[in-house]
Amino acid sequence: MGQTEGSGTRSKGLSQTQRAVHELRHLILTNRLPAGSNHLESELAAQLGMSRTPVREATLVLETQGLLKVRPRRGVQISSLSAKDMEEIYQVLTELESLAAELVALSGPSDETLAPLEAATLDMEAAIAAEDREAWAAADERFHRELVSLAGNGRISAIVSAFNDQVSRARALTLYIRPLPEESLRDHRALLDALRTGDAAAARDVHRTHRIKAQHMMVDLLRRHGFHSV
Amino acid sequence: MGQTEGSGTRSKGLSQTQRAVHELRHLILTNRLPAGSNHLESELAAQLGMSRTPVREATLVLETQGLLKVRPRRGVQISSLSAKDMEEIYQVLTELESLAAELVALSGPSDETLAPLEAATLDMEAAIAAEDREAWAAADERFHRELVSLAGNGRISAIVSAFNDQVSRARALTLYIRPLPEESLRDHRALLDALRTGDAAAARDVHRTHRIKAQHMMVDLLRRHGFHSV
DNA sequence: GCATACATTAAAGTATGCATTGATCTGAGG
DNA sequence: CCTCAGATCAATGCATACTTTAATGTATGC
Repeated sequence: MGQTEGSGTRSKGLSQTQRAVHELRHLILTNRLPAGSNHLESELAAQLGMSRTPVREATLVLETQGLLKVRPRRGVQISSLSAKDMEEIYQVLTELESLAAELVALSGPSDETLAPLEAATLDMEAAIAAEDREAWAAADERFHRELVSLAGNGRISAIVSAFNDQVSRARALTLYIRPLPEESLRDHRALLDALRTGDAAAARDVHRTHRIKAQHMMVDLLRRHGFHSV
Repeated sequence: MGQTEGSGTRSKGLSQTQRAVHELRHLILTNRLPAGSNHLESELAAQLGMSRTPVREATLVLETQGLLKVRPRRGVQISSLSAKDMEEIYQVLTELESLAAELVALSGPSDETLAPLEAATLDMEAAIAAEDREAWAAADERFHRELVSLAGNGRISAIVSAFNDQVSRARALTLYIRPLPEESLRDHRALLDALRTGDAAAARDVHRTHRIKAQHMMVDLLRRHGFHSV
């Protein structure tokens, strides 16, 4: 199993360490390094076509982001999420995204500023009509990312992004189990209204409720289906 | 190549990398590596009596925690906080600690569970009476850390801890400029009451307000005194 | 006199080899 | 048959040597 590179060797100015971070993250998010699996530094290095050093550095970074754990002598272990982990992460996501919604509302956004959110909402609508869950998930993610980004707090963006990475596999797993997210669409509409009118308290509250629903659904699904490594 | 261990060789089971993380963090927090200063990997390595490898690994970790930035060819630069950074960080701290307060209230804590918070509050009281600001700061930090820890969400603890590290120097700087924190003491009492009675909404709100006050004070002080690198 | 291209060099980035360490296996004793 | 001590060995931790790269200084041409 050699260079699973695909696209040839374009070094593109990225350092090997950065490449390792990105590729490993990608491999994890796409489940090609499945949750719970163990991998030696040297294996990963061979797989990525580099020496152990940049791989080591990458694993340290990814460990701080919660995607894996470095366990001396047992290889790096890809993180798996228990229902408890899920709950912890969603609590933080709920909180920080609600804050983001509040901040956006407080900033008195123009219609132009809100355009990406509108667009994402329209896409979600279309996706639901077409019962295209993948498309819905993509639009939903765009909506949330854009919302957080509009809040203008880089720290929030960084944390939310890292945590979303951690739960992305679980989302993918549950995407076809859960009901079509029509309610979610209504929530987004309500949030948009609150943002437009600059109603910060409502924005926060709507989004908070929205997120808490998602959180309960995810945790319940995981518990119910007995997923222990997601 | 010998162990150029300045302070005696107590390896204590820690890896060099971990030692580097801890020592560098300590050097930064105590301002011996001042905000804004630049340092070559090799200098730091020499200073810590180890090779560049563990130092590199440590800087990568500390970078993800926001304590420094690795700038190729220009050395690692110790982070300095602008008022904007301060605001971003405090927004997150406010949000997550308030959530923590809510969670603790929801858990219906026993008096025994709350004992550490009580103790910290008493210490703060004594410190204020004695006008001992250092002691007050220490007790205050204990209170906040314990509160977050009681919430039982490891992710919150990790984020709050990392962010507190980032603002600790600024806190130290302003400790003697700001008014004696008597109001802060009242806030803590109110929070304790809410926790005892299990009033989650009140707990969240009291702490949120408490934190927002602190945030404004810090940001104002920094702006007013024109600190640009803290 | 200024700008630009080239040389120089020092620091980061990477690979590799060696030392350390802890997991696992084996064998002896209970 | 089970437990535990010690040996074995492989993976990591760390250092070091080498490569690449970009900043700086110099010289040349305009």
